[in-house]
Amino acid sequence: MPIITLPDGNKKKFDQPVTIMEVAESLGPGLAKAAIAGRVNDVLLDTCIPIEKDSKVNIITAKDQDGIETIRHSFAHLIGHAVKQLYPEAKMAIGPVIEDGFYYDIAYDQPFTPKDLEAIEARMKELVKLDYDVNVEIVSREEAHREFEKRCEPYKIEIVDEIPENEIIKLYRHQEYTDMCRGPHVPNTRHLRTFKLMKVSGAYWRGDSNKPMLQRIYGTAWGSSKDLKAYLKRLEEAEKRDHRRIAKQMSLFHTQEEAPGMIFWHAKGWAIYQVLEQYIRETLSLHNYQEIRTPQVVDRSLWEKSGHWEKFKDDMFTTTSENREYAIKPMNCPCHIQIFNQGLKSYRDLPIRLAEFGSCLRNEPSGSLHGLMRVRNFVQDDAHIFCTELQVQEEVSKFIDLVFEIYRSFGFDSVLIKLSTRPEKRVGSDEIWDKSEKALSDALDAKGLAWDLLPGEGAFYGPKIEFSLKDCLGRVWQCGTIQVDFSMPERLGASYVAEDSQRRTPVMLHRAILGSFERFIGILIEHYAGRLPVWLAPVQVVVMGITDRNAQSCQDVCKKLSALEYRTEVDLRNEKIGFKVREHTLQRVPFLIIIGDKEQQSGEVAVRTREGKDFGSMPLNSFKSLLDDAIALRGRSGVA
RNA sequence: GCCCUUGUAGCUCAGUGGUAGAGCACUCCCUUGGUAAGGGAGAGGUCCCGGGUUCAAAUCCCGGCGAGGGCACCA
Repeated sequence: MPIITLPDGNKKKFDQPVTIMEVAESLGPGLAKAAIAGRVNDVLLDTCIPIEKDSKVNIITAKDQDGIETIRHSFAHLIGHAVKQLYPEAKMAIGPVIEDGFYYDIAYDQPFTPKDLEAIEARMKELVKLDYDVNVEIVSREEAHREFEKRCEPYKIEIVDEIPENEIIKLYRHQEYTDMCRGPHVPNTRHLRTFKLMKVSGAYWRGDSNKPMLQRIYGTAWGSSKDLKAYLKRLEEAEKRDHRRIAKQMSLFHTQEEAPGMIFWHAKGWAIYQVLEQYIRETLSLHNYQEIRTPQVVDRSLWEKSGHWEKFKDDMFTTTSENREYAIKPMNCPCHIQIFNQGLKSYRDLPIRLAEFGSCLRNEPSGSLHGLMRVRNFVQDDAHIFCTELQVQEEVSKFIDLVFEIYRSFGFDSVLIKLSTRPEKRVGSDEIWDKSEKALSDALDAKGLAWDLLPGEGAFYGPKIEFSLKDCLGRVWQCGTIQVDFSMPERLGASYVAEDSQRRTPVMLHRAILGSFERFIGILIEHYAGRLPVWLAPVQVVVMGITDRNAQSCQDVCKKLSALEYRTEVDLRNEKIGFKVREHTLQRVPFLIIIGDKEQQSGEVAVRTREGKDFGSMPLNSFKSLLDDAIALRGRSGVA
């Protein structure tokens, strides 16, 4: 005689076990029609599952996030239903829900073409229209095994064999098609309406590159066609912001096949890079970092000592000379230790903070290269802090402040923090891990910051904090990091003389804020859709005349502004002013100056922004303060 | 690295087993026009590279390289 407690607190008493659907029916036919699943004491269940004990029950519909996820999950099964009808030989692997949609991994000896995808989608639409019931069956492991044996589904059998003893095995019957799943699933396909198959790609079975590659069909599904449209629109917007596309429009950089994964920076892209580097350089200097520079090409023996050769040999570029083998540096830290090792260091010298904008090369797998986001040649805003164990927390604390200061300058106010702790395979005593992890978490807590714990995700040499920023589309980019390292200084013989005149090994903190300049610029371009804040804009001002009579005045103004180091261009082409305004607006130049006979007469300039705001005429000095104010804001004005 | 897709003018993209197309950009001419495209003419391509099939390949096939989307990887 279960008593059902509803979300509004009302209780309903039943004489016998009831299903979620029956509960919904008792509340009204509308709800019963809309019911997709139920949340029973915080567990999501199918609507046909009977409830025997007193429970809290929440009816899930397409309006709930859980409902939408259930719908997506059921759509994955529907791929199975359609694919097995069209390609009976296909073997189904797994079909989970992902952000915004679902996929199904399938083994089939012919590649699915875009045409196949259309056919599958069409068949799914037909199946959905049948409004058939999806029936759930709880079975034993043996029954499940037999079922998939009969259906020749080797991947399903593999999964059945690995389901833990205590777990219930459920089969979902979609007419003649049967799938296995934890569920829940929709009770009837009439709940499945708004979807679209997106693409096919390859994916390794169980995510293991040693296992066969399956074909993955991706789809998206929503509670309403309005949501689907909004989603497709969002994809379109993201595509418009693609930094590779914007970089082409604005001539920021290019890549070409002779140098895969490396960037040819054009003048305008390099201007952005320079502003970034100068800003970081000045900021680090203010925070007592010393900038250094170390070699690009370093003998193999150093990489062997540091342990990188063994682990990353194939991922490094190497070169030889006179029978010696060198690696082009994939990271700066071993070289920084060499600088630390010069001369005897006292505990009084610590902490020592060494920063370098060193060009590094890593032979990243070809398939991973992606515009500026993943390159083979990059520069980090890299630094290593050498300190004592006791100084770790304070250094981490200072670093966190620096991270927030710098992110704010770029217009990123939302920062996510993750702390990764000791992995199974690691170096260092438990005692030192305890201390380091505590130093990191205490530093975060002392600032009252919210953070997530990732147990076991730390590097083998120490725990780390990672800082991710959220861009205006809500995408998350991991950029900053600080990692405690109590392995490498020892391997490379770093030491200092402690108070008791004993030699000690310093702790090394690896840290970066932007990550790589290349990638960070990519993120900025997408975040701002190319409309970079004035301090970063490659061209800050374009001066244009109305007629040839104004050419000299334009050049004079351009010269004056350039002399003051505003990035200024002049446009004296024989074109109408509307044409020039359009072009430079499309080029996302923040300020347009127009000089006609009127301005020439009065000695003023007419100012207009890329947003279309017209400031009218003003003396050049007023414009300069306008410009200075905009530049001083950095990214703090937010996204325009 | 693996799977699929893909590579045509500076850019965006049509196209087809039989002499290579558009729009924009570019050059020249006309136009000197006040805040998101003035008009006309012209020039421009080893159709990614290398093989093969064919009377004939930019088109079909094979291989390579690059790019795109995923997967795997990411010190």
